[in-house]
Amino acid sequence: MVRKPMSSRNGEAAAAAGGGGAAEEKERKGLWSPEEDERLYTHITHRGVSTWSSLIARQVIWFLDLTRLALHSFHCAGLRRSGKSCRLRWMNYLRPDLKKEPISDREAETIISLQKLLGNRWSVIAAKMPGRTDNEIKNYWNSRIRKRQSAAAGAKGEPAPATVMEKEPTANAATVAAAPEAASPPPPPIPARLPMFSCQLLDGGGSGGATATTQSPPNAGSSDISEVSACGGNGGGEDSSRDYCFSGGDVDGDGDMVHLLALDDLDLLVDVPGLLDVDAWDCELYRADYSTSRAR
DNA sequence: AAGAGGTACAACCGCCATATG
DNA sequence: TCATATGGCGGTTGTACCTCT
Repeated sequence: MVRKPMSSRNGEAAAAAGGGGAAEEKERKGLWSPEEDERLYTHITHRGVSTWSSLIARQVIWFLDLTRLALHSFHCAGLRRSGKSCRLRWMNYLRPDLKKEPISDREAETIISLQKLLGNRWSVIAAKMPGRTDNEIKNYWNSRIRKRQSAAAGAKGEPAPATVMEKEPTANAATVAAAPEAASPPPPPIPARLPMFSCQLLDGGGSGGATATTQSPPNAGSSDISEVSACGGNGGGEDSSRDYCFSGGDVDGDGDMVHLLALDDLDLLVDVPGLLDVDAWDCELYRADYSTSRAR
């Protein structure tokens, strides 16, 4: 599904152009190389520490939008990319909460019905489909659904059926068809590099370590705040292997540590009393191997 | 085996809305 | 209030990969 970044002609040319000389200051375009992804990730990692903390200190809720961190000083990261490009790369590819598996039959039906209801408001549709980007949905619609519907309409004079995925090759689709609800699809492949937060309550935090937990499964229909339970103490998050978006609590015995996987779920912190006591937390971004949920 | 055409997807473009100074 | 910068969105394009002949 996700085509690996490659050294396209465009990319190589751009890289060569950016390699030195007068072209050094030119903005790069084209596909992102793994090195650029790495730099963007590293930049977010390092800049995220101070920026995030300082924003928290100002009690600005918007700190939750990590995208802004990426945009702050991309030039300093050696990325001769526009802010827009960085944002797009982050939003459509690097964001850790993105689903990596192909769009399922069920999701396709959702797209069809929502498109019928909302029109081409892809961002609104994407907002109702956790883990999917507007770009992804838009591409999916344009490349598959619309063509099939128009073809079917042309052939039969009627709209194409909702099940338009006969070509979908994956076991995922088969699984969903066989047991739509009971199916427990394998965890989606998680990219090796995950920008994750680690927030540690300093000095025990005084309150014994408030945590917030949520157990949003990969295919949950919503990431609404209503699905979230916030609690005090160190009790939450023991089922970290199932925590798709958020693993809270002292899951690894390293103190009052909270691990966040999905940026959206940073919003949860707002609802936890005392959690935004900025002086109580030491936050950092770190790499993570999600298979263990605790890589450093 | 090789070339042509099709498909899927990443990324760019241009416009508009909002924020900031 | 105005000018500029930034962010968000939908439309479109470019191209790597796949399939067919």
